Amino acid sequence: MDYDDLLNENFTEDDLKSEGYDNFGKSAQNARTEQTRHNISQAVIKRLPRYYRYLRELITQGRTRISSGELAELMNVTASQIRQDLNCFGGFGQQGYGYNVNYLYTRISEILGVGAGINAVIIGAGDLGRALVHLSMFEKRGVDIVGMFDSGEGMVGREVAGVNVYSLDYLESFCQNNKVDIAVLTLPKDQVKSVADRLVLCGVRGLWNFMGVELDYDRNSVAVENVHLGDSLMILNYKISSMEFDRGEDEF
Amino acid sequence: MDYDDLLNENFTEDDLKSEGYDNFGKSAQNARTEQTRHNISQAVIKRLPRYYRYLRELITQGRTRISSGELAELMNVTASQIRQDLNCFGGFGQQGYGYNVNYLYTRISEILGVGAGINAVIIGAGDLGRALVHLSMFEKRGVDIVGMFDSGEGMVGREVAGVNVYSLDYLESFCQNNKVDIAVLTLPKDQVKSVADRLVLCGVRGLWNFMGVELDYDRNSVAVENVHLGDSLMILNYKISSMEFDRGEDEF
DNA sequence: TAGATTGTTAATCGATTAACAATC
DNA sequence: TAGATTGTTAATCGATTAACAATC
Repeated sequence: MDYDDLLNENFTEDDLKSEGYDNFGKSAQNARTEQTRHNISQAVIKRLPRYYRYLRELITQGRTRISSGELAELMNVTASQIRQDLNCFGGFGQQGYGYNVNYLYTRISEILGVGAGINAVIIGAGDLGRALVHLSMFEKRGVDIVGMFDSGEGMVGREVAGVNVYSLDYLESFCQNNKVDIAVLTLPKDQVKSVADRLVLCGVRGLWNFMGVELDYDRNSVAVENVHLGDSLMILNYKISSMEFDRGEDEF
Repeated sequence: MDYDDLLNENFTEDDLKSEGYDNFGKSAQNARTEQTRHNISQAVIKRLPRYYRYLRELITQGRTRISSGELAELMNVTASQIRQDLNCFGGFGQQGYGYNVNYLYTRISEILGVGAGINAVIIGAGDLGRALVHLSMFEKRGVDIVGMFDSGEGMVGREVAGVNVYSLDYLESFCQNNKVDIAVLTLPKDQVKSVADRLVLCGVRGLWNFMGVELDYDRNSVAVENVHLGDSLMILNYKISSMEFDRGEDEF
């Protein structure tokens, strides 16, 4: 069993009982069900993937338990914040013990939908689309790429990292014959909105938008996550020029 | 003069005087200099690129003036927030008139370091690195890509979108002979930290990190901007699964 | 049991929004 | 001047941190 097997294994409460701790997530006071999910703030949600990463790392290091205090130090946040965040989803720890790393990792994986059998298509087989298919990101997060679509002649019919590239004309019929949950939008800016509309009509529930185009659909029927690379680059620029200000612009 | 020329043109206060408005940014009460930049909250900074994008769009549409109220409606935020945000950097508007679009765009461009002559290198000539060079993002934001570096045999010596790919061994000597402000990190995870250290020693002041590795340098000497694609994908997953909860999981 | 550490409430801090006087 | 709209202060809201009782 290699690391990836280890990490993909889901630990259950039974695994923990064998360690002599059988009360994880069972505090009488915090029997909060996931029905209350919609109350959870964006600030908390944005932090979850980082917890996920750190827990994954702890598992590869063989750690089995950790306190909010230790994790806080590791992650450079307050222990209070960690306990508050985790408690939004229910009591994952145990007084006097801390958190079981495997159990916590499994719970957070569930919350983040890892292993939920999500299927994705990539729209646009340009450089960015092809780069994304090659990254191990999707498989690591349990997302299956079931197809790529492109409008140009060049790529259609070819295969990228084991994924077939289809013509965009074929989009609707593909979606009828395959479960498609997510579409990754990497096609030219001016085509994004119309293709997004088509995808939504096809029943796609999540749009991962790389093109900096503002999309708005009803939040309760289509989830949109924007990756604004240009914005990120500008913020880096800003930070650099601020540093110069703080140093009294001694470089000029 | 095409759109890009128009957008790259910097408008000065003189341009505005010719329109009969000569008091932009000169309110007696808000003679805040940029020396106070370090006080500006992250929340405000993260919103600046979005203002930049909307203003750019307004210019291409030929708009010359806009009120905080109109811009607020367009951007789906409060007018109050817009006025607060802009006032962090000084008074950019005029009572009774609103904001001059070109003037505001120019000021925000300056704040974000567009046209500051920033040079960048891309470390890693894999799919992601090559995809990034091809995006027009850098040139649009006035960042010049002066070279790419790779450790493998395959790419070294070749050229991608007009940019030479050098061997990583050549990094230090390249940095001695060229002004390098930013390094884009797209190389394998396990090499990121050591190469980042080398870059910092070379005097690079900004790291644009795509590999999800946590880097920490003194905030006042090295700026780091992380693009966590995996985190973004997981948040999309989360949103989708939350929607199902809210709908009472009627899909299952 | 005593020590440790959570879950959770209360206090603080910061960010957003509302309101309005200043002024173009 | 009167109307419009900013810049800015004050009020509200939400998120973070501190504190501690519950409990393993």
